[in-house]
Amino acid sequence: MRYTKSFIYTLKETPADTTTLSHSLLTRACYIYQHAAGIYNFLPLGFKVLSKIWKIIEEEMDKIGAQELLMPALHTSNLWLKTNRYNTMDNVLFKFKDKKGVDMLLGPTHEEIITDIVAHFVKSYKNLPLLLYQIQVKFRDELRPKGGLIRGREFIMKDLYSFHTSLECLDKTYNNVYKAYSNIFERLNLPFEVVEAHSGAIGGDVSHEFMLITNSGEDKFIKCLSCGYTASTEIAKIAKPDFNYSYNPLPLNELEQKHLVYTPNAYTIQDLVKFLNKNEKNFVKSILYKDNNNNFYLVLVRGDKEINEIKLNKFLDKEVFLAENKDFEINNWILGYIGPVNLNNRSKVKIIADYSVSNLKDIIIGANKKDYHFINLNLENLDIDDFGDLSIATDNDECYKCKGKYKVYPALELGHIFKLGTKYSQALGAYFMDETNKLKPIIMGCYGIGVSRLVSAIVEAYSSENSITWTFNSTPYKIYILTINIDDKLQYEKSLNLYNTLIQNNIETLWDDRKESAGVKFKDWELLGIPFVIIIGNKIKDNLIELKFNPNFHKTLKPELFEKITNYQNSLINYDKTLETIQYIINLLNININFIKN
RNA sequence: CGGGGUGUAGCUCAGCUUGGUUUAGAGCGCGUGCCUUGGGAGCACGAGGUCCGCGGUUCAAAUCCGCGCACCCCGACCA
Repeated sequence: MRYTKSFIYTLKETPADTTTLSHSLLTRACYIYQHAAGIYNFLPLGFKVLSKIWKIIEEEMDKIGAQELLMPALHTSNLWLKTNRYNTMDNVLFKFKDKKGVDMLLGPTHEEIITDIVAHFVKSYKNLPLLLYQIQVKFRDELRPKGGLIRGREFIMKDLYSFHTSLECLDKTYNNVYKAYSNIFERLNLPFEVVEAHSGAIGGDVSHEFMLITNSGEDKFIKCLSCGYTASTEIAKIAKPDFNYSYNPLPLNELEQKHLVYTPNAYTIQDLVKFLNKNEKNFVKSILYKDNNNNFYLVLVRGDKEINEIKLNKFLDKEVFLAENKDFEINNWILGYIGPVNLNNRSKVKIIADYSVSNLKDIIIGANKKDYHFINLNLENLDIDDFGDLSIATDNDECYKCKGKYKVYPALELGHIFKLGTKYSQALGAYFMDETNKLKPIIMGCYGIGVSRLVSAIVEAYSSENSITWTFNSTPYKIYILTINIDDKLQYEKSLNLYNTLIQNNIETLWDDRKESAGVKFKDWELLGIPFVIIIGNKIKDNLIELKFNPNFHKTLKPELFEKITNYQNSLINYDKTLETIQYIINLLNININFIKN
């Protein structure tokens, strides 16, 4: 492509509404253009990158025997009512009525649709296992879209669904998909960690997330620095510490004389830390939950930690919610000062403590009296019914497998795989006949990749303030020809000739044939993120051209691979050997990608 | 859905506090000409506006007031 014919309009300044690196760079370099909050146009450059990722995913899906199809984005509510997700996913569904008044929605994911298809056609164990996938636009009315392509209301997802007669067969496919995903991210040179994850609204028991470590993401995971165990902080288990507990209440007069302190206007832990001049870790937070049957649970957690409600629900084996103000009023509990010592209506509350409380001394805790706290208490002075792993894992928590230390990483979710079981097949009637003529529900798995999000992920992984850095298999063009002075006849002719040669050899090339000053062209080359530039300037008189690498390109390659081509960085090359040199480099870097002609 | 912020040229922004010398501005970008060509050059001329929308106050509103809309950020939520 010639720059003068291309749809590329770069910006010098960071757009006002962008804060994440990828959002800013993709906008400045003319890859995307915002239509509305969380809705983007993929401009020609952006679509090229998207297509490359798309194609790699298709190739890896095909390798594990998955068949591609295309489902509708426009759904009627009937299947969604059968799984009840018409209600449970209500907060993200785009719902509306058609002209006849039928309830419709835009598909946020396709478990319902695919299960319906399979239920219709597949009747026998002989047709299983089966892997079907699509790459398609999804719609989710996110409460808060953010970060450009990172969280959109319309986005492109690859969704794969698998169907099995047995759990063993599901496990096998799950592992195959795991490997395929690893291949996809490796081919894109995207570094990733696979972490155990929570399955959320999709459902199922086992799931893993593929994570890119970056501050621009929305998730966090922990990694054990000793054994390497990784998990989303939503589910990461923490080791049970060694501790002894037996309740030994202090006499009321001793409590009031030695331990009760006046703490006016101190509503948060931060206020108290200041007021009492103590460490956050001396505090115990007491949070009141209740279930649907009005049973109350007071949950204790160390001041610097947060309660993990997913763990709490699992621990109690029921769903609980934060208690309301009226619950406090009715039972004479004091909001902000509730605690496990001298609690009114004690018999109505089960008190459970997170492990983080188990070895505390000098405890500061709500005194069940407005504006008062108890200080200098020991664990044995607290009235606790049970202990459990109830907090969100943080730095230095102990690994539940090996007691090593956890470290927390900020991350962006690239893909997520689930073992679904029979949730959808039962709800939608997807049954098969087995060898013994018994009707059984089909066992399912589902597997997603945020395809449009990957575009942002690659930018986040390697780019710097004024330069995108595409990886070799994601870049829209491999080579940028930069002609210093397009009015110079020799420079022009040599550039044109080289451009034609590269194109004829199926090497994707962008030729900057603009009548701009050299500085403008260098800046745009770096901003666009193309890995290599061939500079044709005055030295062409001596039949020499110059080859340069994108400033961060070395980061996208394993050191040993980069070592092989590093000699060419900033090097002068005989013009007549340009094609040969480029082909040599490309062959080293190329991982079975078919080049597309311009 | 709670909290905060922004809305003026294609982009980044000034002007608003204290209404009227602003027939609405700057830089960048865009067009034309000259000049220049190894890291965002220079000169000249030019095009480009619903000052987010509606309503109000006033002799007079980009500016003050009210309502609404859009977008961004933090939180909550989320495959």
